[in-house]
Amino acid sequence: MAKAYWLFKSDPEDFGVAELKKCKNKTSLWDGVRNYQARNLLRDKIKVGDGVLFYHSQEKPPAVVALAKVVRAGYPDPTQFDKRSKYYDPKSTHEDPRWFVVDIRHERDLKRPVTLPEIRETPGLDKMVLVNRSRLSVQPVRPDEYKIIVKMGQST
DNA sequence: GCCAACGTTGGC
DNA sequence: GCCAACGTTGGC
Repeated sequence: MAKAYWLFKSDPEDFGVAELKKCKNKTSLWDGVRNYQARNLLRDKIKVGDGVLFYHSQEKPPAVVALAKVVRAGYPDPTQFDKRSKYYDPKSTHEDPRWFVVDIRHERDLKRPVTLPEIRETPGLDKMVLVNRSRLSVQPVRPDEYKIIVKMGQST
């Protein structure tokens, strides 16, 4: 199957690119997603080798800042079973886990951030989920959209 | 910090 | 199964 692309949103106050790079092998599980649409993507659609646009929300301006790669496909989110975690979900069971994660590895930072206002103005990117359904925290990206953003992030 | 958009919950 | 109330996200 052809490689697919995704956009993962993070709040850099909480867990941004800097934190991902500090992880062992620059790899971390992507935990805490508690939205069913995003869950379905993590569980069913996102595969090893897929490309990830790493996006910082809550920034001025919000922007795609780095590229990452999926290194492990969907498995149950351990935080849902951890009573001390803010992501603990008492209704979830090991037999029938409700929430899923994937592992991603940091590949490289873009030479410059590609900002949301820019993305809105760029022909070919106006159909992105990011522009139209901004609250979805894990979302599909078309290959042509991915290429355009990577290219924008190359130029100074 | 505000608030619009939108997802979730729960009473009926 | 509807929908009002409520909580959260995220751009500005």
